[in-house]
Amino acid sequence: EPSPTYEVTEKGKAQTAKIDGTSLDLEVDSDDFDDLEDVDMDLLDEANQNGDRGNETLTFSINNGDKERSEARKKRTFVPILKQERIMRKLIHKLVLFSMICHGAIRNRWCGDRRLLDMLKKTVSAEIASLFHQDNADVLSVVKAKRFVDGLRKLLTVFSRKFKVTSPGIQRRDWSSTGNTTEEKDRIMSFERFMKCVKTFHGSRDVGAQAFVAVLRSMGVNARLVFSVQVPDYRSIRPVKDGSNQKGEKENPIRETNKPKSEFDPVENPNYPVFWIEVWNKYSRKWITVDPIVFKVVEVMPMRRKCKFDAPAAEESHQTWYVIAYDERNVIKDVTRRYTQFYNAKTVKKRIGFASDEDAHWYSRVLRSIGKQKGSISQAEAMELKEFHDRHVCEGTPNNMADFKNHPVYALEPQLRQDEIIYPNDETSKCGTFRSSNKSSIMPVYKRSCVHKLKTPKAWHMSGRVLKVGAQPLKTKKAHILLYAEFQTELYIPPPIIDGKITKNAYGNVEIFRPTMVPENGVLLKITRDVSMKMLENAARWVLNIDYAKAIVSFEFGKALKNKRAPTAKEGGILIDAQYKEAMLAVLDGLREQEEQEKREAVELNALRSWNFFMKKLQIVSRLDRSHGKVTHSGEDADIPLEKEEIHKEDEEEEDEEGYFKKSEASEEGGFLLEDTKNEDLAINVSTEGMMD
DNA sequence: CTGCTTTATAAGACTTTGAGTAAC
DNA sequence: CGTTACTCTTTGTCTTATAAAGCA
Repeated sequence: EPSPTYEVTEKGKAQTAKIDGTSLDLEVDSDDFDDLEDVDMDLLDEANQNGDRGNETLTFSINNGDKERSEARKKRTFVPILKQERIMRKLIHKLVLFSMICHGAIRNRWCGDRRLLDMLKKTVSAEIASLFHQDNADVLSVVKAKRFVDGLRKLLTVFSRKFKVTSPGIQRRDWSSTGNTTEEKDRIMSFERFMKCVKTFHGSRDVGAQAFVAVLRSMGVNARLVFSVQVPDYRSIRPVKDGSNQKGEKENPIRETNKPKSEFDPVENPNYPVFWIEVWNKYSRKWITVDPIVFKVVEVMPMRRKCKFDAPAAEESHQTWYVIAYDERNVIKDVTRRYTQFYNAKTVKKRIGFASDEDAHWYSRVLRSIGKQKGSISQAEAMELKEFHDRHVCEGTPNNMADFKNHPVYALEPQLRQDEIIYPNDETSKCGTFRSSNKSSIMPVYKRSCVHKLKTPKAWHMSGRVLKVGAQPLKTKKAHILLYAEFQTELYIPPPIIDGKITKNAYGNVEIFRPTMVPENGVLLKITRDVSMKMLENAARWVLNIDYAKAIVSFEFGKALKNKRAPTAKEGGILIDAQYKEAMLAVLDGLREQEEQEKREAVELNALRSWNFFMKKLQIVSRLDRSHGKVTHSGEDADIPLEKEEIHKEDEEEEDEEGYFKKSEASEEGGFLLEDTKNEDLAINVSTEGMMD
């Protein structure tokens, strides 16, 4: 908003602007004309009549009624963030995710440090420790399992009494606070400091959970450090609120780390743990979740009920989207499934990689690269896989319509995209019914696997597929656009190359949109940074004299201008018979070499010409010296500036000719050079070889 | 209070093989 | 005379995701 050039005082619903007539300097730009419509002429007249300084002061009012309303409307309407900001958010999301997973891995390594574990060994009473390793054969494993859990409970009680929490630890930040670089009062944690914290049983909530892991591991219990990574929502396109931003900064949750409170304030402190522990109960073969800090519980996560570690969607300070478990061997496992009731319906939609395979791959690579590679699947891992599968099945259908959208397992017909269809549309594709809470109507629930994406035959061709014989369109759009599903198509097999003869289309080229579209016996030589289409064609046509075809790899769409400009085919290389591949590569190498050689020679030639030019200048100077005597700089002769000017003039000429010295001109206005020396010395211009040495 | 509908906006998907002119 | 490089145009439509207010 440009600042107004006039003084404005608010007065109820109307604004009164006073403008000093003498110093009036009002620039009206086009936007301001909107405001002119709102000028109340009556008020203006009135103001003029009782103007305090006569004609010099002009007072008028702007009726703000309409403007206010439109601004209110503007405030109501939501303007999403722009593309660049979306990209930035996604990048930050990934960056935080990656660094947090690394952070967890580092802490986990600390929790398994030999020195630390040796030190902690003595801290647990033998009575409790004995419950984790029961080797009496006559006791049922059910009983052992119960005793194991009892041991955990007792340990938790002791530990949570002993451990002093001094700060809340890691907390989630959304977009309104990610930009704040308020200095963290938490000192940078070193391993030495961590050791000290664990030894003296004090630190943040996070350190508390980590210390508990270390205590368990010191007794030889298989314990995992679990980290619920807190990331901002990259799917959010809501702009950062302006008004609440300053307010938000004031009540920034970071502030409280400056002054740790003795007791947790439920408003300012998180109600959900970020770090907790999973313990493998070898007697019941289940992972037991232990939180000694926030919930102070020891339990097996429920199957169908809400999980207490999972915050509601409205909770800004905590979201359960990525739960990472680190075991004693530093193997990383994503265990989010265990802690979210509606993983398929809600959680996956917040995770990176939900809408992009590339990002999904990125995430799995992050997990693989940070964690240690596990060898064969252990019994615990097999049990866990089964557990996750059971949880997946148990989740069932969403309980509201919105959650069916893009649900990985289920689909509702009214939510399908325009180019999607359910096939087969019969009892085999239905797997239940859904009643919207608002409507009485009941609609069938379909399996997502029965939802097929449709394309036109041309679009399928672009993906390297052709319609099977006799395929009937599953849908017709706009009367003439026939749409087919992938299962109605098959891979396009181009005609093979026989005897080096390449089958071309009506445009004299071949379409190779996919690698599968390269014909048998064919090789696609692609255009690269230093191999141009011209070089490829030269090599095939003039050097090897073989049959080839330009390959169209995609289309470029400059905006179609009313039948005038259609999409243009993009040439990506040439197609040749595979038998000539080696020969072509060799020729291309040669051509590239030759091109580079030519480039080098051009540079050389240019350099030599510059040298020639420079030499000639020297000759001129020396001739002038010879015929007019040496000019000394100390003498401050009037000749000096003159001579300088002369040289400058020639410099300019050189620039005009783009670095190439114009021989004819130089000799024409030469004047300074004597005929004989000119011919002698200019000879080097031609003999380049001698010069290079 | 919850969840659906309506109404905003930005952006993506979709499309699927030039012509005329100046310079070399 | 044949070949090559460059510049036109500037926004088409339809669909989707997301958010927030309104409403039942």
